Amino acid sequence: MIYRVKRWHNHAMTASVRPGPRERLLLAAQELTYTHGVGVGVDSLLKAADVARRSLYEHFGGKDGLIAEVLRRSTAEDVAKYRATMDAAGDDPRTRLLAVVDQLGRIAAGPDFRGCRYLAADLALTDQEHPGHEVTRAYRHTLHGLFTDEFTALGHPRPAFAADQLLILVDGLLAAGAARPEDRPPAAAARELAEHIVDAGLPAAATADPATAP
Amino acid sequence: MIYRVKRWHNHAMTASVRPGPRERLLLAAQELTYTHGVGVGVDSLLKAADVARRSLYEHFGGKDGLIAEVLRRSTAEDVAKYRATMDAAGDDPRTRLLAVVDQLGRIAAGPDFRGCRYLAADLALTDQEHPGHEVTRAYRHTLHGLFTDEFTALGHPRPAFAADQLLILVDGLLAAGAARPEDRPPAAAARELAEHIVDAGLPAAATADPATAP
DNA sequence: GACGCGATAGATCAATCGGTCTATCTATTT
DNA sequence: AAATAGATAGACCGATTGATCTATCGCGTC
Repeated sequence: MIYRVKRWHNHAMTASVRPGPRERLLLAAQELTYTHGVGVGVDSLLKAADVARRSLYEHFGGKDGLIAEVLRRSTAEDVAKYRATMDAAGDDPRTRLLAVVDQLGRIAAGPDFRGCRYLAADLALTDQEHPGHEVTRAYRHTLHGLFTDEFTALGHPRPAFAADQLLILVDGLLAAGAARPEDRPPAAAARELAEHIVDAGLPAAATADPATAP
Repeated sequence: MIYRVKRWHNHAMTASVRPGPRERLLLAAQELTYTHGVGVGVDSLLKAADVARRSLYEHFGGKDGLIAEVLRRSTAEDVAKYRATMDAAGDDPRTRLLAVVDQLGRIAAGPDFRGCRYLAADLALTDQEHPGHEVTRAYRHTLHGLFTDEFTALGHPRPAFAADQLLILVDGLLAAGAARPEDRPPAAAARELAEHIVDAGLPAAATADPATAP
């Protein structure tokens, strides 16, 4: 894959107007691939970004490269949001983890929530060799590490295992949000499940489960 | 040429002859929409089913109608599988529910597992007016009812709520399976989570959680 | 001012999209 | 045997797919 690195700092001084074509393309693709899926046409992307056709192939080598780059950027942004949510919740790992679940429940209940972008990409890109799959795997790995750190700080006997459970919970919550059961908001159910996952690792917990206790 | 009996208005009784075009189309579409997503081309479907182009529009009115019908049929089949799994597990609701999770964990770990067909359809069909969405909602509703019945038989204080949790768990498990974390099989994590969901409703449980107790 | 690079517009490409059409063939029904 | 309904093959439709091309334009740097 050949993609050229552009000197943005040159344009950065005059960037008060509007970003370059590469940036515009990324922004438009980030939105359109979420609302319309990764199957959006190149023409739609170019029109939405107001960018010449050639720029796409100059910067990303093709549609697949653009999609992969969109996923990469989204990964960085979303991981930062996870961190921000946890940091805003304080220092207690338990509070930090539950804050993530609550926040996701809020997002998934939003009117314009369209499901998890990474899972949607994995399911839509039926070609397993698509470069996007590697990005989504890295995303999940990062998220898993994020959770594992908190469980470790919590003193959880099996932090990686608990992170697995929390990841399943998150995926299920986002899936339920995407399915939009208009009468049954999944946030409450997910919240209680998350509490159990977290509390199962508390050493001094009064609700210790003998099956999972060390 | 292969001869065929014309009795196919009550199909599914004679298996030795090859099914009619409608049935062939459904079978081919069921497989292709799963492996290649609902975005498969009509030509691929027709070629795989060895069916004339016109038959598609005669029987289903178009691609959307075919997809919706495929989802309907899959729903019926999958719900039957859920029931069969539970019935094979005996009469104890606890055992029956855990058997479902175990079975799904096995399926999700299979080499040709490509994720939940219904969630994939919901995410891929970005047009919210697509007839497929109604089918997937009905599927989830049926599944939820299936779970609720078991939780009710279990004496769970909040059977619908527990069914919500189990549905989230199932979706998360299938999502994790679709993401294929090559080193971290999600079945074990899901299993323990399922045990908690189920046991939280056991009246005589020794591990009763005061936060969730009535 | 000349140069060069990045971006632009847009023609063009073969391929495919979903869908409609005519014509023919086959099998059953009357 | 004639009539009829179902299925087939395949041409055909306009639109769109992702991608490559030429040509021009804008702008900053020599």
